[in-house]
Amino acid sequence: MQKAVEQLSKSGIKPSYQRVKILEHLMNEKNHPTAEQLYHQLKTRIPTLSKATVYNTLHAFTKSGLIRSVTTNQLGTRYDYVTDDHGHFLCLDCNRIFDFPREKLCYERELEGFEIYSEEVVLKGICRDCAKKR
Amino acid sequence: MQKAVEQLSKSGIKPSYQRVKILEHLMNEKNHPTAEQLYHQLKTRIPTLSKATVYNTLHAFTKSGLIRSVTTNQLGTRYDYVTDDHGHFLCLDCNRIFDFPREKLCYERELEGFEIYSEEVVLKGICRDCAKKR
DNA sequence: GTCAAAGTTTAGAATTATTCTAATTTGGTG
DNA sequence: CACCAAATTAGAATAATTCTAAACTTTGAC
Repeated sequence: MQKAVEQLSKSGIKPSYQRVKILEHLMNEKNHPTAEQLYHQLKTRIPTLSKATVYNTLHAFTKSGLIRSVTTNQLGTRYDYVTDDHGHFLCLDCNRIFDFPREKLCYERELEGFEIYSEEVVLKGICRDCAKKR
Repeated sequence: MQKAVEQLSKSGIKPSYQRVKILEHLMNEKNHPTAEQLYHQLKTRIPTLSKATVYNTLHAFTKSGLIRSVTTNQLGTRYDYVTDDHGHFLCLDCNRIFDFPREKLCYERELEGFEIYSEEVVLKGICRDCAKKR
C-alpha cells in the first residue's frame, strides 16, 4: 500500500483510491494481465470500478514510465510493472508472457535526433513447458 | 512479379493471384502499411478483393517468416517485408515507422528450451522531423 | 473431358479491444 | 458550506480483427 502511494507521488500522479489499487495489483501480479483481466479482478473489490478508469489509468502509468505495455496482438495489450530492463517472451501456445533479463540497448548512432520514450523487445514462440508437451 | 512468386514457392505457399499481389505490394511499399491500408490500396486493382483474404494472407506470410508484423497499438498492426535484422521506431506524432539496423540479439542462456519464432524490437518516441518542428 | 475433393476467396455478420461522451462524484480551498 | 477542477462512471460508439457459410478455383484421378 505505502509503496504504491509513494511511487505514484514520485511520478506526479495523484494517488486516488482506484489508481493505488490498480498499481498495487500490477506490482503483485506477475502474469502481465490485460486491461480486461485487471478490470474483472479488481471489480470484485471495487464494485463501482469502470473500464474507462482502468484504461485511463493504464495510459497514465505507461506514459509516466511506471508500467510498460506489451502489445502482443492476441488477447489485447498486456501490462507489467517496470522494475529493470527486461524483454518479453510470448508463448503462442499458453499465452503466458515470460520476462527475461537483457542488456540495455544502445542506438545512439542509428537514431540520432530521435527522442526515445520506450523500448520493447518481444520474442514470440513456444515456451519450455509447451515445447515439452509435444 | 517473378521474385514474389519465387519467394512464395520457396516458403511453401501456393502463389495465388491475390497472394502474389499482396506480397509484391509489401516488397515495394516502404511505409509499413496496416491490413486496412493494404486492402484499400489493392482494392482498386483487384476489385473483388476481400478483407478476410488480406488478413488470412498476412497471417500466413507472418507465420512463414516472409513478413514481420509490428504491433504498435495505435491504428492497428503494421506489416513489412523482411529483409534483414532491423528494429522499428514508431513516431507517436506522425505515426511513421522507421527501420534501423540492429545486431542479432542473443538469448541462449536466458531462454534455454524455448523455441523462438520471431523477435521484435520496437522503440516509441518522437522522430527527428517531428522533434524539430516543436 | 468430367468429377469430386481440397484449397482459396468472398461478403458480410459477429466479436472484441479500446475510445468517447456526458453526467456524476470526489477532494481540496477559500 | 459552496465552489472548482480533477477523477470516475456507465454505457454507447468505433475500429480492428475474426468468423461463417457460400461460391469459386485448382488439382488429380478416372
